[in-house]
Amino acid sequence: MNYWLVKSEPSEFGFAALQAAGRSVWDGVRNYQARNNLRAMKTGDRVLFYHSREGLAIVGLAEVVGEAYPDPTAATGDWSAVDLVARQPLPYPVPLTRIKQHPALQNLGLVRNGRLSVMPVSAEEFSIIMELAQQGEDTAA
DNA sequence: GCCAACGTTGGC
DNA sequence: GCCAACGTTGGC
Repeated sequence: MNYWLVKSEPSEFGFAALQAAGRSVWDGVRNYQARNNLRAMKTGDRVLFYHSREGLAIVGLAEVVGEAYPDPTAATGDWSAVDLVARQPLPYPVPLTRIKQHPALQNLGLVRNGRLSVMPVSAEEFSIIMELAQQGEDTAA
């Protein structure tokens, strides 16, 4: 199983919207690196759901359902979409500020390339984030 | 709302 | 094929 992180603006389509919508098409990605990450997703992969612009935190866990397929919203170009389903909100959101503080999370795309919208997460990074999500905010040294 | 960082585009 | 200009994203 692999782990990923996707970004979304809560005002556009937040984690609550994903929960409400059930199985949802993750489309509209127009960046090659992000697209290639979508294409590498497999059914059952875990997906951390990050709120950009507002919230600035990882707020939920989702799951990939089905392989990548051509993006229905792309009139031209070679773009891909996948389907996601919400699993559960994190017990506590993990804020970007905390991720930036954690020494073992400095290689996350979220830290290194703020503009990538779909990125891989290592198993170690994933478990650290899930641990942080048990603790709430401001317990970091 | 601003602006830095990044990716993409297009002129040469 | 290079690189400057432009548009977009997203943290602040």
